[in-house]
Amino acid sequence: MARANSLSELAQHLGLSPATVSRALSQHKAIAKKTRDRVAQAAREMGYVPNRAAQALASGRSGFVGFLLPLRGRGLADPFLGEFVSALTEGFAAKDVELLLSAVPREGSELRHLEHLVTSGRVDGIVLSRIELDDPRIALLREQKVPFVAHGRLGPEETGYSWLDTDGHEAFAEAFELLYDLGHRRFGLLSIDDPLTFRTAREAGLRSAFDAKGDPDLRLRYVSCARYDQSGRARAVSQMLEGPDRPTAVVAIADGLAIELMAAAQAQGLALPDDLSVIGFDNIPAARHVTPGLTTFDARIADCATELAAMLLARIAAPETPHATRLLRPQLVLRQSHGEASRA
Amino acid sequence: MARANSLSELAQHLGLSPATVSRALSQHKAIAKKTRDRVAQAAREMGYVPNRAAQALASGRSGFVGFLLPLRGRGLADPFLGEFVSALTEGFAAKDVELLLSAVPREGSELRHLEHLVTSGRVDGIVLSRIELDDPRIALLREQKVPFVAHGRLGPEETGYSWLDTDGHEAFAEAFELLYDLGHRRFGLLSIDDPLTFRTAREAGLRSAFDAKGDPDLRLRYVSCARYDQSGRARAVSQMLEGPDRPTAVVAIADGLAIELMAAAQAQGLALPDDLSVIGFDNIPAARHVTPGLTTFDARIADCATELAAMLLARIAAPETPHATRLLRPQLVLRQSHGEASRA
DNA sequence: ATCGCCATTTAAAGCGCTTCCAATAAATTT
DNA sequence: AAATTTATTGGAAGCGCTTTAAATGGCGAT
Repeated sequence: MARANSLSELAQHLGLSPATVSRALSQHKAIAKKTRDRVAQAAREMGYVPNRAAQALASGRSGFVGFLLPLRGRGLADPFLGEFVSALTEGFAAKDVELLLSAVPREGSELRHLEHLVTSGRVDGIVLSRIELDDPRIALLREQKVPFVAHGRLGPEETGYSWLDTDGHEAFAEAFELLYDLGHRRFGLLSIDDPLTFRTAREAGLRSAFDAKGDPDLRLRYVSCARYDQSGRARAVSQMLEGPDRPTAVVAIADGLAIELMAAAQAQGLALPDDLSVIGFDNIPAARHVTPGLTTFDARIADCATELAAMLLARIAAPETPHATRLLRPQLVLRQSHGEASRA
Repeated sequence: MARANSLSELAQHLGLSPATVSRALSQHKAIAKKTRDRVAQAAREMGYVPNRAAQALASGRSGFVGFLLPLRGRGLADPFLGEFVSALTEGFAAKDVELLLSAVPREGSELRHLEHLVTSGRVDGIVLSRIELDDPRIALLREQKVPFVAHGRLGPEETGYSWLDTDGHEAFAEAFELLYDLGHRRFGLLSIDDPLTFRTAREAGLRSAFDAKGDPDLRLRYVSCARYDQSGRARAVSQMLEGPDRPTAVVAIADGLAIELMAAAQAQGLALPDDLSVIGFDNIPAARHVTPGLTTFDARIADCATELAAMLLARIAAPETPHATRLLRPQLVLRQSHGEASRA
């Protein structure tokens, strides 16, 4: 059987108009069921595949969803990027939507790049991640009426957008309680400088649990550093371990920092977890492999991505629908990096 | 200044024809430099962004490049996927090309999916990975005259396509030599069943170095398992460690297996590397964090991806050009999981 | 028979760009 | 000064689809 390279060829072969064939292929109710089936079969037999550019141009929908990839240097890639995009891609595939990865040029403004991406019509929606405190991307997309979902959120008072987040506030409070119950009183909070909202949520979670105790013996050493600055991190880690009154329990904003802290502590002769308890966040693969195993929270990235995909598809299908929000409880993964406070 | 939402609006504003503006924007030499600059400035001022679907339809080029994402279960994602797609995305961005991630549905045939992807005109080229022995995808793309590059290659006699590979043959020979020189004579080769060419190359590399010694004392225990079968891997690992004549040095086809082997060995009381030397391949992040650190080969995934992107862009620009091939030498990363054969 | 209604189908107008071919004006040659 | 190039711009025809508005035909109701 001859191949059909366009709708009209297929239509001609069937003795139907292109309009009918187009509707039949998209299962339009106005077309008789019998005709729809006949068209579908002919399309299959003749290997007809619609041209996506033409569909996009005519319909105004591209069938793509965008995700901006910030480019950092080598080896600085998000350890969950693979899992995240995999799950996103899979989630979108259910509706025949594909994920477009767009690199934000190093020099250029991410905001301008995003605007370009959406006004060029390349994407029907956007997945945003690494939400910052006053994230201008959210304002932009809202204004342009582009469907989007945020992985993370703005401050608690800001609404009017769809987001999904892991409850870092709750998690860090839980970490504190766990360590407090093990007898720890001298705490450390190892964090980052960047104005990302996940950071503020986690810090606030620990601080509020800390304050709620009203325990005069409690101490908190707070140290932060730039996220992608190797030497800055090293400095922060050593500062955290300094002096005779160093913390006996440290909660780190992310596993990467936690692991560097563990290494530094062991290097200066501390035994883990006897001399120092450490709890991280994210449950990166390495957390399982370090010695002792790092107690941390599993952020369930794949679940987040799956849910984000579904949320975005829903928004694209019905843009005027009320916004959805989801707060996922991260799962505490108990390993061996935490223990009782030594009776020193 | 009013916004220009289409080429013709912009053209009208400039008192030029759409044809001229189109050419001016793409820096066509036939258009006077002065005009090109004038158009460029007006476009900037009026926030004009070309519609990609229209461009694609008219020109026949989508500006996208495809990468198929095979969907395995949770947690089975390739640990390098993030790094790989990041580097690809960055490589393509140089030419304003974007990466389209397309999920291969679990039930469907990858080949059919690929065909659909290319005939729908969504992509101008394809990055293929996980090349199998008689990979039908390469035949398909060659036949359809779609530009593509393969990460990995078919057998050595097959040519007529562009590929980039890491030299697993060389690497495994090097691993063997290293261990041989440390006194090891009872070797293990821990591999997978899948008909992927990287596996055969690595195995052949070790075997040829092994055979070249012509040493009658040499022993080789070969064990393989299905790649994504947890219990199968466990079985393979324990089989490798069985009996009094178990190998004193094992080379594993990939770090994941190597790490499982190390854990199993330690669980049955063996000291690493004194009782058992292990060398892996890939240098996954966990390799650094296990104890002892895993000696392995760094596959330089990001370098591969960068190069693959450049190769594919070149092919898209000049499809009739002779095929390029690159063999990257993986970098041996010496850690603590290998050592001298004990004098037992 | 006649009418109106419903279920189906179709004609035709784009969607916003690229590009072939032709046209014009300016520069050069003879 | 006419003839020929060369440089620059424009007309118009699509690219292959979707979608609005209208047409068609069969049917029961009147």
